[in-house]
Amino acid sequence: MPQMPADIEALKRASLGQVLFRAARLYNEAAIAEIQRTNPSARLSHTQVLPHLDAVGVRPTVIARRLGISKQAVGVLLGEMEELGVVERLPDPSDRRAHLVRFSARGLAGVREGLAVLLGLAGELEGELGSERLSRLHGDLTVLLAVLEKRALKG
Amino acid sequence: MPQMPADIEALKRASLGQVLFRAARLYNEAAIAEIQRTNPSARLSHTQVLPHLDAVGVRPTVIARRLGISKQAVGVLLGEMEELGVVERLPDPSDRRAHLVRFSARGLAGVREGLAVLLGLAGELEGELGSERLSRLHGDLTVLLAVLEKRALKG
DNA sequence: CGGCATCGTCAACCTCCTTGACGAGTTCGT
DNA sequence: ACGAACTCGTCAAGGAGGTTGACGATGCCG
Repeated sequence: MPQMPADIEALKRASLGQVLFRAARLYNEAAIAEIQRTNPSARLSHTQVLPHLDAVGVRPTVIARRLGISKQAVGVLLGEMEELGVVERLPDPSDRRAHLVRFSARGLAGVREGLAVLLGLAGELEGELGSERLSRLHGDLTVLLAVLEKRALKG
Repeated sequence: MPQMPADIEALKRASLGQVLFRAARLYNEAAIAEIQRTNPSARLSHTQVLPHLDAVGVRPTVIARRLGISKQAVGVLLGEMEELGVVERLPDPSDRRAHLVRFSARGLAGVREGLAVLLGLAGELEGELGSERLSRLHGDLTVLLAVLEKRALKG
């Protein structure tokens, strides 16, 4: 690469965002490929709501807040998952505006399969990266996430 | 969270993908907010092609391959950047099917501003995370990326 | 020269998320 | 107790960033 100004080279060092973005995309593509092998109609974005569900019932708005996305987006996801028979929506007895979302019996069983798949992928990566680096990466990312979240609230 | 099966709890540990995805989204939102402060019509995805440009000329197909996205997607990005006056497209003298893409004079100047902005964000994060952790994170992500790329080719 | 690969583009589509507006229901202030 | 203000979930529209498939125009190679 001749005759490039030196400061353009610095772009390549400013590329945390790029690495982050690309890694996220590839990871998710790998995950969805695995998941759809056992559950062809599932979509990747569904998996992100699973950790926030339980058998008692949660409000969609709470899920949205915890995920950091809009409640409309959550509504769409829950609608699809309901259609797939993974979750049920019940009226919230304590607030007639609200719903409670919880696993259906069938959903709970399906989640176990999906979980095994995701753990398989994680295990595969652990084999390649080493468990130490993988958990360090997880930890560092979590810290980065916290900083970015704090920043988003102020800025 | 009462009456939750223990294996659902494991979902929360299988969440590298989630942390990754969310961190990428927040980082990029932060970046685009900064960038649009000095250049309102730029889009975040443009920045990912910048490191692959030079003043001599590169072929769109090469950029696509290096970015890991389709050449159609690159074509759209380059079209927008051309309209913004950042890059120029010239016929490739050595192959009449192909084009060469390079910085315009104005583009090179604009890139310097954008670069400063991105470096500012990186510096801000460095202040919060510490340079050691940040560069470690960068390195670990790069390794993860390499593994995922290798995996995608076989898979 | 004929067959095949490659370059870049058009068109259609997908995923995932956004903002804005809204009716229905709850809570707070006075 | 009653209106103002907020909150719950939904509808509609749209934006960003990709994808696949098909295509004409070249280039390369036997």
